[in-house]
Amino acid sequence: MPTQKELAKLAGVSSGTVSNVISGSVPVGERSREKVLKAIRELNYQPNLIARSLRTNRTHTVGIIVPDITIPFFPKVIRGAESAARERGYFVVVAESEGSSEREAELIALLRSQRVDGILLIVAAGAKRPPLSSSDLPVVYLDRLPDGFEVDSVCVDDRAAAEMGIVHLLSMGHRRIAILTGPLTLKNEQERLRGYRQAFKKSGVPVQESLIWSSSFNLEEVMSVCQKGLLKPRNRPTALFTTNGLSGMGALRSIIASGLSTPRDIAFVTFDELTSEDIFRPAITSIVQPASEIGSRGMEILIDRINTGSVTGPRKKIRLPAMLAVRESSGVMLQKRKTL
Amino acid sequence: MPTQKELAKLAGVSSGTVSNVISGSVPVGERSREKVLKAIRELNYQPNLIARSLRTNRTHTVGIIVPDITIPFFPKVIRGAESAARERGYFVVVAESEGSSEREAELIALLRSQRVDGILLIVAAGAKRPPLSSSDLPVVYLDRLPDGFEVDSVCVDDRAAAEMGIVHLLSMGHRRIAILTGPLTLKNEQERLRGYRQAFKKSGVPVQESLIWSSSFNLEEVMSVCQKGLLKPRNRPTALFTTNGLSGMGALRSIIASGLSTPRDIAFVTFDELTSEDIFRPAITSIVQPASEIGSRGMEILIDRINTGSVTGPRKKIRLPAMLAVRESSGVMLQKRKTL
DNA sequence: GTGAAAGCGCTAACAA
DNA sequence: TTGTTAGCGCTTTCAC
Repeated sequence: MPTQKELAKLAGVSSGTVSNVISGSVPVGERSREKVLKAIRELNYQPNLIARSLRTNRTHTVGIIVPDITIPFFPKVIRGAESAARERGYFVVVAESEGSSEREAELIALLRSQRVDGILLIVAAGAKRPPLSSSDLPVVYLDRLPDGFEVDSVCVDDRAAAEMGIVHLLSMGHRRIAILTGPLTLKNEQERLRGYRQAFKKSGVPVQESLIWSSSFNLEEVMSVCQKGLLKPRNRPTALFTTNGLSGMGALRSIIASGLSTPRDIAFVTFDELTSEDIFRPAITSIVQPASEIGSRGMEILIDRINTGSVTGPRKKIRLPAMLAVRESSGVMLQKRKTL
Repeated sequence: MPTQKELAKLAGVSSGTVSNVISGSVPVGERSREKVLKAIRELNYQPNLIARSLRTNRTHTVGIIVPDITIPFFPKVIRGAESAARERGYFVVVAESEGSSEREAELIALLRSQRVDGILLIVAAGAKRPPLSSSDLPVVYLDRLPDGFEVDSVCVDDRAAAEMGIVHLLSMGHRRIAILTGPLTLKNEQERLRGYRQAFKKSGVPVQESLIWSSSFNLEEVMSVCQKGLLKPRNRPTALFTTNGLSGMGALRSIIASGLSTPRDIAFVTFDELTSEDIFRPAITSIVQPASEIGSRGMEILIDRINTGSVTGPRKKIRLPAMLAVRESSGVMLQKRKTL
């Protein structure tokens, strides 16, 4: 692969001039510039970003760590982040923590070794403390926030979003509404549970503590917790709300495995969309997060931090509104669906 | 961030010795090694991969370019590639071409600038010639092959796989089986169509050319082609086979939009799974590709090329078998499904 | 076994 | 406006 030195020789100028032409930061005479551009074309020169990064101590690359790339929510976040990055001349490298904090730590170390300029992080699980602090390397937390620490973050207003889902079920006449959460070590899971309580409180319906179930991000565990709750027909809730896509998936499987169907035997609403397609039945009523926007806003904040080099100062906390997509599983056909 | 020079100073040795300790390629005395390791711990040293790459001219990174990260097939391929890479000490950077050849070319240029050691490529669309040749930078084509060029590649046996799907429909008694393909500039689309013909030929049923439809990878266009074919009840096929996930999605939407349902009004089988979940109805009978294995085998071949530096020599062409997952949309319940 | 030093390709400061 | 040069952090000879 050709280097600037070779370009310089071919063009008959110094390598400094070549660099100036390429960077455009220093004006270069018309004749020299022409010769350099010609040489670039002739040799099919591609700048060596490795060398540039070593020199400038900037890679124009940010890492994004997500727990699981096969869950529909995360690719959408990545998309949003990627396009915001591209607009600003940054590259994105995607890494998957597989829901493991150890792997997450490895990935962070790796990204640091690769000298990324910053990291967008969706934490693997409920770490006690943030796995990374901005005083170290700029980081913006997405979706899942470390509890009780001041960090830059973008997520939905979890409490309001969950409340909206529960209010919907209450308005459909349900009273025995169970909630199945993920690990309550995660702040957003806590918030979503809080939204549940808040909805009940506002409507004056008493909460039944026995209908509050929580589990992990492990599908088997989720299913077992859920099955147990659905077991006895007499105590069975008439509606079920799950606080994340994985729990929703587990719950839906459990419902089907129990021989029940939705919305006939039990109404069902979940946080996040279980599939990105809307042509499958049962169509799931869900709380839809602005996934792409979470990614793009996060990236904007991150690149801002990188460019201004402001590692201190007040943290940005962005709370975006979620949307309730009423479909079939919660029990009504409000109107003929347009999409089909 | 600490450098080897700083480690050297702290440990009281030369920076060459530090490097030898870290790389392990040159034996180092017990005492020096201890001091260096201690310094590494004390300063929380992270090697600068940028500098190392500049020096060694190797990044231990490979790029993978996929058309669309939100289509379930591709994340699975990425997963397989990633884990094979990790086992061999390589990193993966994921890039998305969005189905555009121009974007693909940009991404290739970018990855070259980043000096990746090789590329796994799922081409955006039917390019006339391979966008990248291994004499340039090691590349392995996955899933979609450039027609008529000798390249390293991994994909399923498209013809046999499609044939399997059609044989299934024929065995269900269907004779008017339509096929909807993607762009026939892609070799694997051609092959899948060939499998269709082959199945008919072997079974002695004549092919009706009017039931061979083809379109692009644009969902709207797919739907319009499909709608047209489904329009008149008299000529309507009794079964529809689509050769890729996107066409399958478009077809299913069209079927529903036409007020038809599957398998009642029309049997339906598609290449690729339309959703990774099996709890939605209608459950789609589909040709399932070993996505993860496509990724991992491709990565093995690629890293092999990189390590041996063999840019010439015979190309590896891996053909993996696909699997027919009989579910509901093709018309029978062969047995009670275990998964639910 | 260890240290000194060259140089990977680039940028940026300085000199001319 | 252009050329010269130091040096980013690392690996890798080459002496010692």
